[in-house]
Amino acid sequence: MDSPDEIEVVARRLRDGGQRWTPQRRLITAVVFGTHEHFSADELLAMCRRRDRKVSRATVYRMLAVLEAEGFLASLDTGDGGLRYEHVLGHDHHDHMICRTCARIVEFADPDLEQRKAELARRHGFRLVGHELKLFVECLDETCPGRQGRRRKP
Amino acid sequence: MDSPDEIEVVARRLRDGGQRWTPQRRLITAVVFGTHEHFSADELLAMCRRRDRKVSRATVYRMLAVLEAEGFLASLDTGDGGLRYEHVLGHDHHDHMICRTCARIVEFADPDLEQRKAELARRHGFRLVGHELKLFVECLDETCPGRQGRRRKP
DNA sequence: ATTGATGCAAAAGATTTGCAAACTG
DNA sequence: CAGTTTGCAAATCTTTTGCATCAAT
Repeated sequence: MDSPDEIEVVARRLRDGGQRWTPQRRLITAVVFGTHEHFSADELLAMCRRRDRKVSRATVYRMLAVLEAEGFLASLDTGDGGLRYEHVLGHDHHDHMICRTCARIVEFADPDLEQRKAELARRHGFRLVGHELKLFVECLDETCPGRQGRRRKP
Repeated sequence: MDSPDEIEVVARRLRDGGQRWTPQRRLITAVVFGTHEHFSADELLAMCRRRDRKVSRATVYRMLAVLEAEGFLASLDTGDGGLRYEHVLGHDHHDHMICRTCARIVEFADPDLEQRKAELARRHGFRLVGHELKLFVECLDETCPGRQGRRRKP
């Protein structure tokens, strides 16, 4: 299941922008839209290599930049030294709660908050072009699942 | 003018915590509290070296970690690859608007926003231990000063 | 005296880049 | 075919670390 729709949308956008559509780009795009996780560049590379042993790390980084520039991908700094990504197509804007106990990332959306953000920027005479809210939290022990994908500075 | 007050507060806290108070630590602390800018590790090193040619980069990084751990310093990822710091003593919590045109960082505070953040975390069954809101904006040309301290990925 | 802090240089981690070869449109 | 993209390895950048030495308590 490669979410053909999204892949095609990306393919067309890149081609329309004069860029080329290669097997690697298709693979990376498929993997990006095939996961619902917040992945790191390295994890993305690993996932891609599971399907094609010889995808280059550089190609993944380059495609990551392209996808982000085209607005298909959003990056999230988890505050513990890790930079993770999530695909954007078809998702409404949302913010994140990041658990400092188990590194779990929970998404949430709050219209009031969004409205207030826009208003604040406006009030300061700026044009809002992006925003990012992170709530660092600690979950209660019962709720907290056995750590998944830990990442701390080495 | 070395803001003696803040320096002493830091000195005492570190000593009380069993750490030592050295000339380097005093210098770094003085510089940190002597600026109102959002500085990078490298800029801090440069500012320190202006006063003492031979402060080590490692010492600056180590002190940065200490100050942050003690809550005297907050770090801010500007989203363009740069990590910057600001001292915290005597400042109320605030968020940031980061201009994508000139890299200027504007601080702002909004009680409603703060309240809502806390409430959202609570509603999700989490204990809020930290939060960070960044609004990426573009300022109008007249307002936008000639770029100051640009920083883009090399 | 002890034990933590410093400085240096080397190490590490993550991302970027130069370049020749391969491939897309 | 012309111009992009890829893969590889080497280069960068930022931050961390090992260790001998120095100095604060």
